[in-house]
Amino acid sequence: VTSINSGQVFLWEEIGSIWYGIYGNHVLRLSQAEDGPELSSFPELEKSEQRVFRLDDDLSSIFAEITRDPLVRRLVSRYPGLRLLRQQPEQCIFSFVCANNTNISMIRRMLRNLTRKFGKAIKVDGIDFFTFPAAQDLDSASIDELRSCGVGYRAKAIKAVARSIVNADLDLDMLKRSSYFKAKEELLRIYGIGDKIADCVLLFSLDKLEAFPLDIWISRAVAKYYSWAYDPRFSDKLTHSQYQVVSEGMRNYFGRYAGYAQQYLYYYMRHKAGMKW
DNA sequence: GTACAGGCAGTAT
DNA sequence: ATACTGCCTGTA
Repeated sequence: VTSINSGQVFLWEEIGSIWYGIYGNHVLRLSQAEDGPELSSFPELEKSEQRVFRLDDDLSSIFAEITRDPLVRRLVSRYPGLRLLRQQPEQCIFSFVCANNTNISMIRRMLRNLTRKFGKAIKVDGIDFFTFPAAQDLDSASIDELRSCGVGYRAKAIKAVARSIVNADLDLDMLKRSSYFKAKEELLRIYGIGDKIADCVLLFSLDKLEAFPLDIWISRAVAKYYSWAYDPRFSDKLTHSQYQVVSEGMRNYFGRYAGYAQQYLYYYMRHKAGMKW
């Protein structure tokens, strides 16, 4: 492991030669020991390596399926260390609510501000970190307190999500056991959660590896390299019904691990555009 | 001052 | 179903 892609996980940072990341209530510490990478968590998190780095995924099956596509086959060999990480579900949904209509550095700023204002301080290696706030803490915050973290109009959606979690209208752990379609339907009921945010939460935290989030970068990639799945009348901003058509096309084409293919395409498009997260 | 980042809700047709 | 608008904020 040499780097963490902050386009996927926003609250990781490299200090010295050690990577630190926030996973809900926990601070993760990733260092390079002589005998390979070492992950520790504060406080202790059961099977953190397996959980966070998705060591339970059968990568040979996954690669066998997604590399049936020639472009993805090239990208898998070009970016040999690229992986999906598993995020803590609540942190993930609030993170992608903040990701609405803005860029990655702004998302990181919003999330850092939320952790400083509503999270708990934990010292690791003498450095102060802040854990991710609980839904309860965000629910009891006022809109103005949330807005003071720089989240702007997203404050209303943050409150809506927090409220749904606190009153058990939205049970993310239960959605882990639902089908992709059922879980997506549940997420779409919440104010501020649309197709793209729902698919990101499903892929990055709820183990729905067939989810294929279509953001603007991936839309362009599909229009360019998989144009048979992309009606030329569609712009790169898709309406709900257009999104359904295109994402279904991609899920059918790439199969049950379409989300892994999406990650390679996303990284490729950003890399090609010279973006540096 | 303006353009840009770029997903969702809301309204009109 | 599509077409269009407004939206916080910070940087270029």
